[in-house]
Amino acid sequence: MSDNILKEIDPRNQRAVRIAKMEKLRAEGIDPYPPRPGEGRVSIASVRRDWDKLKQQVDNEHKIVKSGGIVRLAGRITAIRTHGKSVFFTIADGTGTFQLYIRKNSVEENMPDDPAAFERVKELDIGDFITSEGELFTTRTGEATQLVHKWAIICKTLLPLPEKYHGLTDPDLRLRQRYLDLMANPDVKSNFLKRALIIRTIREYLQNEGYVELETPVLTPLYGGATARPFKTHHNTLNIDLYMRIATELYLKRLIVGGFERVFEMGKVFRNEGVDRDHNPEFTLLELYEAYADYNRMMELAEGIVIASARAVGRFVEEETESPHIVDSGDKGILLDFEGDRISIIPPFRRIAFIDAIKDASGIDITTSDRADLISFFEREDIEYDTEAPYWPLVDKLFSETVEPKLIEPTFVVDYPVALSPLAKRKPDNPDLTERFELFILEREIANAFTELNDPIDQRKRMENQIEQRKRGDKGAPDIIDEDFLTALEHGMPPTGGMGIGIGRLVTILCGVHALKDVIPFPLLKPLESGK
RNA sequence: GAGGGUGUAGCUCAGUCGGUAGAGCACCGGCCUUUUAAGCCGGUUGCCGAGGGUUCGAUUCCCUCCGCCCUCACCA
Repeated sequence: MSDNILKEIDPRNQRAVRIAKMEKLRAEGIDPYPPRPGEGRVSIASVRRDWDKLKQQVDNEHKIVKSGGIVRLAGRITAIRTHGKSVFFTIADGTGTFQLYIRKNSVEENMPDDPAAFERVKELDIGDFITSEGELFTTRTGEATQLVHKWAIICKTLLPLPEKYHGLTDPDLRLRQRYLDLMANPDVKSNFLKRALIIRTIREYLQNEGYVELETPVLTPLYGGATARPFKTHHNTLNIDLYMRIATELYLKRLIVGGFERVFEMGKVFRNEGVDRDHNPEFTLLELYEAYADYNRMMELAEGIVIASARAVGRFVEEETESPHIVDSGDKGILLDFEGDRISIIPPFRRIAFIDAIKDASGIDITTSDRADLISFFEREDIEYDTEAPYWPLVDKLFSETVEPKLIEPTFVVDYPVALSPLAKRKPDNPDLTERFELFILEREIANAFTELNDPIDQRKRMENQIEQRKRGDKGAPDIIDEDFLTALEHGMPPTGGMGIGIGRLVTILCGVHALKDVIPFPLLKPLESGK
């Protein structure tokens, strides 16, 4: 660096140094942020794909591709190795990384109008974007490389990127500056690609089944369709309070009433609750409803959706990445290795009844037990529980504690008690149970589905029951009845099967990660205040 | 919310049994035309998370607070 501008800069301030370099470029008449710089460029992946063809043109004596093997690349500099009158760069575009070799004589021959072209190469920083044009060859050590004839800067970067060897490891920074995480940790990007792939696969799957995708309101005067506390907001000109939806259920059912027979929506819902490994306050929920269907049909669909997603991820892994997580993805399904657990995602999934599952796991028969039985079990097993809670929430707790941890392989838990299922139809042979199932994989609840309750009188009773629970202190229960929904039901909803699938949780399983935040690009974080 | 851990250079981390700090990478200068965690020579890093206390003296000990991580609890 021989320029006066740079001598006055505190070298500790890397940003100031880079700004000075940028201003120097401007002073020399070079735009550090030019428009349309990438004309005629090819992707790094395509160069690698065509490498064999390009190799045909290699002159074995000089190890250099003859003319015709000239390509134009564009990307971000991720590493620099200078050698005096030559420099090696590693650049990355969206498809991969590639090595550039810039030699003094080469650029001077090919850029005769720009005598400083090589000196300026040495002022490039890691993070800058450049285009390079030149011939392909293989280095002594066997790496595919471009010998650069011409180059140009297309974006000067002002802040340094994460350290090249250790990368970015601070878990908080990884989330707050996700763009750095994406550059430093390739798995992150591949997980997001898998997420996109799963979402696309599910859409295609449902569309092939004749489903129509519709959007229902996010801002609603009432909230319902799930048990959760909502976010509240306000519309200014109407001067009304509104809630962010906690589920799409009640609106999608209105569409079934109106005559749609197969509808789904895949979108964000918002629940004003805690944040942990399996919960984010906003998350993507798939809900689907099918007229003239029941929960057996929903099990079929659940299997179909999970298998299709697993296969898509399996193909992606084979084509694009290495992943020891996916052991085998054949025609039948897929075999996952999840921290030593071998999980085969192959239909038909196992089915167990809710009551039997609890009996097997705890010895308690919930059809004959009472609250005191549950409490003595919790005391005996040293399980903490809500001492205020009534019977059915404690049953739910018992299930979570004793059954869920055993649900590793895909398992349908079927026939839930009516008290835990306010929107599901009762079983004809046992009105205390409902035609409902939840699908569990790796201890996580993936899907919740039932034969929908379409008896408007029963539905009203159950909603009134929930209001009672609310009065008894269950803050998740709704505090007002959605009369508009009940009116819709009174106009007649055909027998219908419906299902909800938490997309994020499904993605975590198929990506082999534990936490939802690993598959959400920007999970909710507390804003930074003081300290850092 | 409870318990445990942690916070030192731009990044990853070491260290000070109390005397205001180091390494590698990055950065700056020099050498180097097939390197790839390039190499060699030289150089700059820092309110040692914030506030308070003890002390002649605190980055180190004590207290409070803040952030992050782990375990548990809460949360269809």
